[in-house]
Amino acid sequence: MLLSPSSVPVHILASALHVAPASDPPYKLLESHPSLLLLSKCKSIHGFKQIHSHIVKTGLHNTLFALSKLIEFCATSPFGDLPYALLLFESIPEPNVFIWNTIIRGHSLSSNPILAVDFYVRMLLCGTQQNSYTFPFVLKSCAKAGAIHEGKQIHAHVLKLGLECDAFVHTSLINMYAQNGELDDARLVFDKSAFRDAVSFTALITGYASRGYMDAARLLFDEIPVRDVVSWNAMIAGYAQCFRFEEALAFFEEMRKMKVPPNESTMLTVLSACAQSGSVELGNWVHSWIEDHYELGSNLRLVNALIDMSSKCGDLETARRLFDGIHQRDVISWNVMIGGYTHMSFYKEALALFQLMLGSDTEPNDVTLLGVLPACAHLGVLDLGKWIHAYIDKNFENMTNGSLSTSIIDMYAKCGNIEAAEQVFDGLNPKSLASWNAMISGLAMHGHADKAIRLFEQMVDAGLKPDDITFVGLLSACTHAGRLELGRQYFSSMIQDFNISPKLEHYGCMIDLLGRAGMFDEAEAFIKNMEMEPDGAIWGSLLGACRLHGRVELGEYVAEHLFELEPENPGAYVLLSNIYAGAGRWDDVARIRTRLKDKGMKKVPGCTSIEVDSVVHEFLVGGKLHPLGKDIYKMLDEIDKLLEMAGFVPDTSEVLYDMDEEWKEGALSHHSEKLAIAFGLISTKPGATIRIVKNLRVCGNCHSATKLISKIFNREIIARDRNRFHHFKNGSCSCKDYW
DNA sequence: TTAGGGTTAG
Repeated sequence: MLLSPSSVPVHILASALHVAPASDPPYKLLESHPSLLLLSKCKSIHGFKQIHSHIVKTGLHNTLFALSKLIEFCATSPFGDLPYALLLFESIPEPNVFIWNTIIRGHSLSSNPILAVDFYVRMLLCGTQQNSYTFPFVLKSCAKAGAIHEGKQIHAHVLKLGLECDAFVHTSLINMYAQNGELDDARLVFDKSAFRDAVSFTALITGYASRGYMDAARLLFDEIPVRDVVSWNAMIAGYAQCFRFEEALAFFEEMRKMKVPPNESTMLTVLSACAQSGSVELGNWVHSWIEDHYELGSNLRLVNALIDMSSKCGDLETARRLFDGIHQRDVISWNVMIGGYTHMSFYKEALALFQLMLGSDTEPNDVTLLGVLPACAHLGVLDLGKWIHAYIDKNFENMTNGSLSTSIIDMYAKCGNIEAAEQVFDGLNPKSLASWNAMISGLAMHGHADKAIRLFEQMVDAGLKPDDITFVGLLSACTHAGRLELGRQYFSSMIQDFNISPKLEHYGCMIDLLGRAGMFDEAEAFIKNMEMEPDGAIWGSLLGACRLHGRVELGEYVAEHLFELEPENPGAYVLLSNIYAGAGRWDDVARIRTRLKDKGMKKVPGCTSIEVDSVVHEFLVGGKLHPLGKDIYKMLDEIDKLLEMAGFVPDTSEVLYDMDEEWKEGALSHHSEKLAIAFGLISTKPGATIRIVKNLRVCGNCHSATKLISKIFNREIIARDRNRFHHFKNGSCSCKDYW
């Protein structure tokens, strides 16, 4: 074969021409150069700089090979620095294909992968021929950037060069299409090729799985000639992604039966599936398996996944023990622990841990706040919520995380500041479906039915498609405002116009509406026509309606359903005994009381919290533990006196047990919300709004009293009970006494 | 002559 001039190594030519070599000394000398060996083990930018300066001192940087290695480190190492790689790159007059590939690869790993395509084009314009390495890098960039149009053009280049048979290029093409939902194109590439290994199968499987086509994925999986652990992992992850956790975990079992050794990814995927599905037993088994097979102290990812799994499966102690045992926590360690507390409704613990995090050297990120904001919302701690909102505005300026804004809206609404929620919502552009839903539900719980309905109409006008959650908000707006007709209208519109089948929550709203309107026959018909079994909430709202309308017999019937459905819930017993008490049937009250006692259940004690100067104070019914107890009770006496002077007569019919009138009144005056209000009155400035959060529904007596208190003391009192908000102002309540 | 494809904790 004749040698063409271009195939003769440049340094040989150079020596033949007796000029200084324009290119590198022999590869073997360079490859084993101590500085470059050091570079391959380098784990920090500091170490890189030392090696770099040594390379410059020895003159090695004049070789293209050493420059390639320096660029490679900067562009692709996790300890690298892409801008610096580009600086080095631009200093090279004629980069070779390896260097071009490395720069493209660097961008494919960066947060702005589309730039890789720019360099790919530049490379072609410079006359550098792509090779089989170029395509996996640039196609990965297209896949990540969603640049299907560019990807298709590059696909044409692949065909032109005849590289579609290269296993790496082949899989990269499939992956590029599959990751962007172009399943037909992915399939076409896959089917056309004779070279199908487990990797290309898995790329396609992942594409199908990500769009929910698990059955297609399964067919492909069964066809893989030699399955490897990643194929199994992809199937497990696919089922988990489609919320088909049982099948995901069954696949894991199958994999074990087939004696396929799981790897770390398998464990991470399975732990995540256990966490999401709350599979305690399997989770524990995986935990001990991991303890046996891994050195946990050196694998933060696994520990974090274990914390997540343990906490979501309800074992917060194990989760916390693991968390406390970590030497160097990363942001995910904090996030899973905080999120775990929130997930299990341990809101105070979530906030306490968040405070600890703020004092640590780990900065919270958006996921942290997504764990913390719901905790603020549930506890109704407005001051902390506001602080977090300001923190987000300050630190996440360029981040338009839709779910964060939705969480902020939800937090403000649940903390009683509906105006702030509206302000955040109005400032959102674009507005996600979730944010519309949060705003509609927020307005609903504050009793602003008209506003909620207007918003719903705006949303439909804007071309958004409401979902089932939108209608829960809308129907609950009707519920809280007693708008029966409107509720009926939206209920049927949901089914007919929007093709959404009603869920338990929608039925719950309707039955609540009908029950409170006293339309028991229609409510019962509604229950009979449901496609699913009614749950405790539905029977519960009907029972509440029975109490409201004094329907003793129906109440007894409904309560039996509840006793059966939720034997551990004392609420039904309390409601039924209230119905008896309302009818003066004290023997029956006593009977229910005994039944409750025999079952070892206690009425959930009323508890009200109030945040003053960012400190949360909690009051239990009749509680006397607060350090300012004396002052609070002094204030209570004054409140009672003023109420009496204003002509207030306590309604004692709602007290659970048959006691003499004076005792009853005493118990009423010590209801937790009254204690909290008294504390609010003595510990905040005159005229300041008082915000309280109660764990149960406010009783009729406290409701009437609070209305008067708002007038006597000239205070706006915003109260959240178990069900909704009451804005007390100048002697009346926003709920118009309908709740 | 250096490198490359699929899964993977919040």
